[in-house]
Amino acid sequence: MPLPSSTVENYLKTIYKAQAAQRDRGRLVPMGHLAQALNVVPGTATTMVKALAESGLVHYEPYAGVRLTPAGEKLAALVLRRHRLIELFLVKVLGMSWAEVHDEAERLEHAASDKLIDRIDNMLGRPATDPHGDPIPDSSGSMVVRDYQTLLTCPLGTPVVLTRVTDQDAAFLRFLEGNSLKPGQKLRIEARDDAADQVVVRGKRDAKITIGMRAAAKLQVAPAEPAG
Amino acid sequence: MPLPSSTVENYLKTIYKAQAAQRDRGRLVPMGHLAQALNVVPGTATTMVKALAESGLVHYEPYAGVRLTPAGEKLAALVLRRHRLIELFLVKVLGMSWAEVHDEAERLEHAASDKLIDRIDNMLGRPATDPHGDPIPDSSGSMVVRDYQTLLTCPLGTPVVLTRVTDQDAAFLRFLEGNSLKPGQKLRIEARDDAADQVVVRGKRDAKITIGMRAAAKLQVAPAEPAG
DNA sequence: CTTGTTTTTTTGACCACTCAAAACGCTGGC
DNA sequence: GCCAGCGTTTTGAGTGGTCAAAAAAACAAG
Repeated sequence: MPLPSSTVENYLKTIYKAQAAQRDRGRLVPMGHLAQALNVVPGTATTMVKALAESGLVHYEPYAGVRLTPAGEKLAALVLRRHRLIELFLVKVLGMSWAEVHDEAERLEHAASDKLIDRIDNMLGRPATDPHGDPIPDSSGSMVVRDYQTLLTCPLGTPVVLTRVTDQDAAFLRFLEGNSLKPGQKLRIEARDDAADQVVVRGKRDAKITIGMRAAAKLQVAPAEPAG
Repeated sequence: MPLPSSTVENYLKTIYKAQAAQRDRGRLVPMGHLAQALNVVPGTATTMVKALAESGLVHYEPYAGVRLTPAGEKLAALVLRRHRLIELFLVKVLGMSWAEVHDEAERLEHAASDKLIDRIDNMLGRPATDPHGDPIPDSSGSMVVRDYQTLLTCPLGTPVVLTRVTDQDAAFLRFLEGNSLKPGQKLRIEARDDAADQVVVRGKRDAKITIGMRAAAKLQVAPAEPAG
């Protein structure tokens, strides 16, 4: 049981996220999808996945796709844990912008020891979510998954709070930051217009913000708790 | 100009340290020495060094040895900079023991971006030395090298201050820590005995500490400044 | 069904890094 | 001045990860 290379960690992480992204957990992730997400050619993904299956980290069905085994799932969750704790640490302790921490964490997650990660976790007070609102698995690899509404599905008019942003693209995050759209921000949906492909929300100090539906789908919200 | 792999960085760093360790800077480092320090077989070092010479990072003389070019030296210094800033950061900010930060930094130094390193540098107040007293190169790769005495060469009786520990072995560092022998600590050499292979020093609260000469050579000191 | 398109797998090759072991070059002792 | 011994280089091979392109399987439509 040699420790997994960062390549292996990246495959597991990517499969994990792909599985989570499709509503039906437990469904197989197609090879093409995986290859594209990892920026490799499909044949490479096939080869690698067969090796992962060999070591019992994934379940692989030729021509159908791949799914994590419990062992693979745990490993993937721990990679995600490292990634998200590092992101939060970079923002909270080193004052980096949430738009730039993703790439940094992407590299550090493979180099940080469990000991370091635990110290970071402790220093941050065992946080539940990272700067983008993504849940942070605990050291045993389990995490609470919550189902949120998005700006596309939540009711109009009622106050909600932004809880999670499901896209790490730096430019997108900078746009959000420029409009004070960060997790924790209270919002109210003013209008949705399918034809115009836009959602109008009232954000900080009642500022009016208009965003496209594609972007709106990436913003998850929860019903706002009454202040107190 | 692709960025150097961590293997390349490790070769450069090791050559750099080997060159610094031999009094005659500019002398060639023998292949055997390099191979041993890197924990590879000599043939591997030869192959790799030839590739480094190819890219202009080292000067290589067959059967004689290897030396860094200015370009290689700068790169090596920047690796060292990352390593040492990370070490100091782990100690100062995350409260890790100086005995355990070396291995952690050994991995993180290849993953941290310049931006991150600069933030760390800034947060620590542009420090001159790391927790072991090793000088930290600035972002242009230059650093002030100071020649210190060691516990073997410094005068008896006069007060000195421990400035640098030239061995990163965790067990050794734990021993030093247990005896309050950390950079900054005031000391006085009480006796040296070649036959018995021991040096007796008075440390914190005049505690008597006896160490072997091999170990004593790894402790560098400067004349103690008058308090104030 | 059969055909054409898409997706996946296979094959052969390559790069970076490594080792084991054989071949080589240098140097010190006589 | 020669040779033994040591350090160094070469050679051949292996591993992990990758691509390009050919072959195969699955799928959609008529």
